[in-house]
Amino acid sequence: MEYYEEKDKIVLKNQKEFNIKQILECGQSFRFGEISENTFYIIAHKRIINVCVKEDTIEFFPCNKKDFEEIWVNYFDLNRDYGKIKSIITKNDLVMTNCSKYGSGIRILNQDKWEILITFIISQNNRIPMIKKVIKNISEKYGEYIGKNPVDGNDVFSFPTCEQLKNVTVDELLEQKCGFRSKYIVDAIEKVYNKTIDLEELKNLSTDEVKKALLSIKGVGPKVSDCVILFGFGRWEAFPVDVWIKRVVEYYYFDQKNMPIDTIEKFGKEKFGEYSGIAQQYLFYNAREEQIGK
DNA sequence: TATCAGGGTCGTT
DNA sequence: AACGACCCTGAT
Repeated sequence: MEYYEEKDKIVLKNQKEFNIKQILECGQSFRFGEISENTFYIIAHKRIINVCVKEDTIEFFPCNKKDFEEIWVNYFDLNRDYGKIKSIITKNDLVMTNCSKYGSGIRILNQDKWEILITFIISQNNRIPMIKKVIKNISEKYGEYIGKNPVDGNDVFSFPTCEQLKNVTVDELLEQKCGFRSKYIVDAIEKVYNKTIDLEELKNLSTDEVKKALLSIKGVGPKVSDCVILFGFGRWEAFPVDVWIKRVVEYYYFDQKNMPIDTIEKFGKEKFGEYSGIAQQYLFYNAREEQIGK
């Protein structure tokens, strides 16, 4: 990796497989915004960071060398060779060849387990702009004030910890527009706060056991738990099947509709194995951008 | 102005 | 195993 520090800024040179727009719009994150055509802000790790793309460089601002190495290299998954992974999953697969070219700059972010859990509970039967708005509401109400984004001047709040949410009621969450998911969020807060589910301890268990634990939370079903396993636990053997994945797999691979979710999931996992998660992202991004199967 | 469905899941047949 | 309901809101 080739990078250097300027004042309040890290400049990354010649980074392969990194398209910030694709990374943020492939469905894994909701705490970001587009400031201009090539600048996005992201809120994570109790920080605001702006990513600006200029020809062959990517600038991270504000950011110093220490934060970059200790936080953002891992967050943006910069040590992984996505080119190599692509060459494996595209073998004898024209669909994946095309989809991975289409979203060639996608990377899977290493995000906070707790935030991902609540975020994807909120995501169910919901639209992306609404999901972003609800998360913003919750962060501004219960999170911590981080400061102003130097680029656009907006106030920024971190996503609240479980501790910060421990006394939140269903009625309060209804006010934040969580809707019928409010009771689910309260259940997740309870189980994580009293350590019925210890998100950090789950790390040591098998993926099946992690899934079983997550499914015990109200409002967490197969799709949400797979998203938590993929985006929060960084386990790429998960292949979350939402409406878009269902449509795109039916459209490109099976040429027929109304297939059971289980069949789609089994197909993805068997086909892509330990790379199911990234394959899912390439498919999702292509499906949603191109409105496949709608 | 009204109707509809959206990154699924739950509770009831 | 199948099916309607669900908070809310932007789109039609």
